[in-house]
Amino acid sequence: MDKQTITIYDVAREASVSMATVSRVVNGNANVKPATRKKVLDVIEKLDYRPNAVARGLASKKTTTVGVIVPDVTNMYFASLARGIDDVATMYKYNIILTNSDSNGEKEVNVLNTLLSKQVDGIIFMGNEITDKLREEFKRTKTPIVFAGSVDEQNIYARVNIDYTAAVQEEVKNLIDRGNKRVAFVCGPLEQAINGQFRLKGYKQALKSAGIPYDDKLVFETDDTYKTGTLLQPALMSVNATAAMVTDDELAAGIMNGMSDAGVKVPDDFEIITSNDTKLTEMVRPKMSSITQPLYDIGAVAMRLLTKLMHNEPVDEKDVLLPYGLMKRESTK
Amino acid sequence: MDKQTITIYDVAREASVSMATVSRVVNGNANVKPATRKKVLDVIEKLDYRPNAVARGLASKKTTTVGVIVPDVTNMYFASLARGIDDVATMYKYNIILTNSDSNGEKEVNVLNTLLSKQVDGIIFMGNEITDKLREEFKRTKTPIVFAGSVDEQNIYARVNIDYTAAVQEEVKNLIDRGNKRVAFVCGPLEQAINGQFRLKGYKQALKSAGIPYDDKLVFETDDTYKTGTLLQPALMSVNATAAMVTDDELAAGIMNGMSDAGVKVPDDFEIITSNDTKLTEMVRPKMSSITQPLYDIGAVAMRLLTKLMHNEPVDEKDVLLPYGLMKRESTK
DNA sequence: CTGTTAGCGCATTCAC
DNA sequence: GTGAATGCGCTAACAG
Repeated sequence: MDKQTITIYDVAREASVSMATVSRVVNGNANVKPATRKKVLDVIEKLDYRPNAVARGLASKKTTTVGVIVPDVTNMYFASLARGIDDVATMYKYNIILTNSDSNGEKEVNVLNTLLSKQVDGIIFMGNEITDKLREEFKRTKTPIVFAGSVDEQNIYARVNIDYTAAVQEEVKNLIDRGNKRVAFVCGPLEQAINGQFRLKGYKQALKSAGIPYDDKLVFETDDTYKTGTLLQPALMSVNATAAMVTDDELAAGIMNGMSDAGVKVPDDFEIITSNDTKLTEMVRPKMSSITQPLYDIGAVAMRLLTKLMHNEPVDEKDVLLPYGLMKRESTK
Repeated sequence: MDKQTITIYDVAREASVSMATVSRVVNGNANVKPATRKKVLDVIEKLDYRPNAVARGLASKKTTTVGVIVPDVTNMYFASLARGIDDVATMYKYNIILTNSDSNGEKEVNVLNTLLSKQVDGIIFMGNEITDKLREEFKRTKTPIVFAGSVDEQNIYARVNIDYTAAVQEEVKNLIDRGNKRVAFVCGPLEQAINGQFRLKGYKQALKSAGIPYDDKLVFETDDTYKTGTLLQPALMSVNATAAMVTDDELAAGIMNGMSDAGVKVPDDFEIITSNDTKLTEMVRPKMSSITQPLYDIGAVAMRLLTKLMHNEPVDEKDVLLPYGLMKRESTK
């Protein structure tokens, strides 16, 4: 199947110049006399010539495409990051190969390898956990890698996040200050560093500052899904929790709806604060208070950082922390 | 930046065979003696050789990547389709280059051209409107194209959808049968064929069958956003509508929340039925009744169809209609 | 400012 | 069953 019929050679012949010259005008090289430039441009137009990026990639060792590994685009959180990434990529003339990993370590390794075989110029990785095997693969390549919305507890890779620990600490403190003695912490898998190390740490620090002993019965490790959230109300009640810090919006929405459906009033009887500030927080009733994160920007900044890495520009900070905030809505008092 | 150091030539030398033989084993060609195959495989393992897909693409004229043009991945509807596409693509050893177009005709044309310059083997297009300029561009390429969740009123391109007209007609009929004399039709831009030609047609047909005159005051053309939905309550009330057929879930959620916030009870005082059955429908209160579409499958089937086109296999039907249904929830009586 | 010459890494005839 | 040769379409020195 011939996708492309006319080549740089055709326009060279037609314009009575060498292919080098055609290459120059196509690549915007200044060293071309305006007259011949115009001549070439006219032929390109006339022949409807379109440079073959694959050949170009082989010759130049640059593909102007970056690989993006994401757990699931269907998750609004990641979709927002992906959008930020794509916009900035487009801005810098890159395209993205998007792959869903389902946070599956094996898939991540596979996908990384096919991305590398396709000679992507860089990689943006989103994933809550980095297996040793994956780290090994990362280490084997010189292709620049940036983590977006994903921590690297080993402090090796460039990444952009918010300060999850501080954010959680602050909001749990607020919950406590408002009189909640028993604040639950409902999170995704604790083996994921972002939960088990960063967020949980913030939770514990807030308790400690308030002089409240840590009770692991108040920690609910889940799979981050809406469905699971809807089923949590009885368990939450049974440990006498009066508020919950939740690490995912869909999960939080599930909890809240589960509470409401069981007749528990939010926020009067139970306060909920969530973490990702996706647009879902505005769509449920009551609207959910949330830690705010600049989702789109996390993706955008990560991609911008990657362009610097790809162009060998200096980067002043590998661990970029973007500002977070709190959006008070109706699920907290 | 050398992403790849060792080539097919290195393994050929190291294994004391020709590069042709290495190429054969890499590509699973049967004409290789098991012994030499093993020898080569061992060297590949030892050298950690990874075929360069770009070079392969240039030589074979196949990139095993397809371009996907989507209005916005941040929209759950499209994210679901994209997920289906990626999964099937992966299944058939393809990768996807994902690009957001914002339904902007100019961007679509640009993106299409860069996709083609990158020699993608096929394209999946999602977009509610196809400008003439875009059709022109489509026409100029031999690269297979499939529309996913996007109609082609000119009946030229392969596509997979549900029968939007029939679905809307059916649900509007139900609304009328339940006693609603004035059913509003709230949709996205009417210049988009899917709204202006398919869905609106179903709405009109339902009215006609019921002997109710068409009143264009009941048709609300919007931009499909949640925000817009929240502002629609006064207008809807002013035309004495008692129910609405809505073409987008976020839009519908906005309308519903707008109603609730204004003290209008859904579904008692106002019935709402939406169209995309994204998970949002379950998360809002009351849960929204919706036309159901197999979102993931639309993407999956579209990608499957594209593989057939790319492999020159026969396709029996260019206009694939997947089954739709109705999920009765709480926003209708 | 422009042309010539080499490859980039691999698939693919065509011989052997 | 295996190797040698050629070219995919383009960029990148290197001359001139």
